[in-house]
Amino acid sequence: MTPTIHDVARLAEVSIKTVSNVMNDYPHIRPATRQRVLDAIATLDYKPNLSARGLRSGKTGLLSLIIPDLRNPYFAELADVVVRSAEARGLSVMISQSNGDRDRELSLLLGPRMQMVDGVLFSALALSAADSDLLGKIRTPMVLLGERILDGPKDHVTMRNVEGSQAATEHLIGIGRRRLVALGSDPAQGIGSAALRLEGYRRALAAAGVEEDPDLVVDVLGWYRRTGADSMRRFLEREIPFDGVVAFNDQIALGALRVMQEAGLRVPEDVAVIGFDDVDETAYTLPSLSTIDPGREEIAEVALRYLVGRIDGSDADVPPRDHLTAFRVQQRESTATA
Amino acid sequence: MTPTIHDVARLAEVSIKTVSNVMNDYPHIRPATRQRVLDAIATLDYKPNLSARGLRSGKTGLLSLIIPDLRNPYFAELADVVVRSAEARGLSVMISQSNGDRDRELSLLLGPRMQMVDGVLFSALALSAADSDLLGKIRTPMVLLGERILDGPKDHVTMRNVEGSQAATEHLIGIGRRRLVALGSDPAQGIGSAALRLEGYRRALAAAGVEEDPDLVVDVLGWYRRTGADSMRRFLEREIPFDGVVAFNDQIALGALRVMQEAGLRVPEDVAVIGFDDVDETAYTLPSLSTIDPGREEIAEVALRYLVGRIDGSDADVPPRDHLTAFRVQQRESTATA
DNA sequence: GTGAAAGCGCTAACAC
DNA sequence: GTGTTAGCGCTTTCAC
Repeated sequence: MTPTIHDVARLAEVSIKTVSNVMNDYPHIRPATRQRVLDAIATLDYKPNLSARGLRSGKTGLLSLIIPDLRNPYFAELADVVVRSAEARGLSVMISQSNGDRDRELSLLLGPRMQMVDGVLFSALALSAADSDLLGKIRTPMVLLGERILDGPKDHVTMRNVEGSQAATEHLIGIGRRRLVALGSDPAQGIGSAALRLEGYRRALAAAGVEEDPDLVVDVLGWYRRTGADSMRRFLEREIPFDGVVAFNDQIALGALRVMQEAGLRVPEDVAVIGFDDVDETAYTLPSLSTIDPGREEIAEVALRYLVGRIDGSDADVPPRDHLTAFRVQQRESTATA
Repeated sequence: MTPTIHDVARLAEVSIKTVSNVMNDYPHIRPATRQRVLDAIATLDYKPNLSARGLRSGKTGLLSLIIPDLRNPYFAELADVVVRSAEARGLSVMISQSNGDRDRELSLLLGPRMQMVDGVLFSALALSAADSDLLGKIRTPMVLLGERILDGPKDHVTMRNVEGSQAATEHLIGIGRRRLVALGSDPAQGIGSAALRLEGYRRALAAAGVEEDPDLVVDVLGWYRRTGADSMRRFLEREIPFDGVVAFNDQIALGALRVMQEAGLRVPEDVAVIGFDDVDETAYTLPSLSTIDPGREEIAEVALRYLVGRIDGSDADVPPRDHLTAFRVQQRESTATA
């Protein structure tokens, strides 16, 4: 069967302790001994049993990433950077999908799989601040991603939603647009990205002295291409004049873009459009889509740093932290001027 | 600390064996006893230690999915269905990214993490049939995805590349196009999707009695939007007449679509375009993109069935299987007729 | 610098 | 129908 540490010890003619020492880079080993062990490991093609190591050490080297779903390019790209950052630290990532379903988020968070991971990155979509108590009880080190739960009992990393949305709106105002549709409001969501991004939109209007027109705030239930398209289609039927769109994510923007173009509107000449998230495809649509780059790398990097700090105990006594990443307005053709 | 099976046993006033029996649905337990145990589990909020279980049973309930990267929508959507299918079977999925790098594919396949999973779904991009020997030596149950390794030592699931590509090409011929660009050839790749899809293209031309024009076979090194756009840009400079494009994946098609439209070509009037993979976004571009639906659900479903069969030993003596999924031509606006 | 031995939490063979 | 007990392979305390 698969060789164990005993087989290695026997072949190298040392005790298992010595083998273990070699594997764990324990400093005080005679070079000759170390080499014998290394050779034995190589000849047997020995690989430590991670379950056994996990049982003994209490650490598995596995992290859990809980996201709504990978079909959404935002989360796929987030998962990509998380996996990369984790692998750079020698950690692996187990990915679970919640579908934004509350029961599923709960069962993932409370289920037996949690026993198997050293820590969790949790991007909540259904659980909210009201569930803080429950989250506080969870022992597994955890970092929250996204906007649902602020000032909670766990470390939290997200982008500056309000400021990002404000910058997006100001960008449109800056190129001379005044009738700006806020596309993506969702009253049902409560606290969350939608409310924050709407707030940013409002602040930008206020700062520029543009009066807000409630007709221009358009709901989108679920932030997909399809829902963005549907909402824009309905909005166009109302024939309300507008010259710019602040979409609350790129999917919405892309869906809306298509519908507007079908309707004969030229982007950016008639309507300037800006999205949110800077997913890869925004650079290749026609026109390419201006958007807010949320600093995904930074999100992943900081979240992992926080998580690792909790796992290895070096940040044990640190109170829950909140990190807001730097964002950037990524201008592309959909808001080009000349 | 976290409760163990002993704590549960003590509270329920039974032995740990009984607790274990309850947890593993062992049939012959008195209902009253079972209930006492269940209650104790609930009060203590006991969760079995999966490392211990894994050590003892040799099974972790974890699968490994190795793909090039999640930024590519095809793989993100594949990962989505794999995770879904696995979760439906009570299994979790660890996702690793190879970046299509040979060394990385090898180290993922041979590294210690393999010790932690019950099986692997491996979508090879760099390893090839020449590495069959090496793959044959790997003990962990494995199913290969994609075209790199056919008739190998492991179960294999993929789409019908030749037939799919042939159908795509025939679809364009069917709407009256004759000057068809094959966009995505890649001689460096050797055996792989590119060669198979080119073969399908050729078969369709031959079947329709259309003579192949080597000028219309266009290389694309790396199947991304950017490379698709670049290749199309260079192709347009050569001013070779054409009225259709068979792109070897959707990313290429999308990149090319953009470049052609910028150049003033109308799709589908001047040029009809069909892609490959049916990623979500193809339904929302302008025009929406006709494509080949590779049967992702079926790929995931069959691959998991094969893998589980190998893991639980029920298929132990079955020789390596090969499953080719059913595909479907998904017609959209980019190949609309009238 | 290296070895002996205990024990992490669980499952399953075996007893009763 | 339930209890006792022996490991699974590893890390680690403690000797030497």
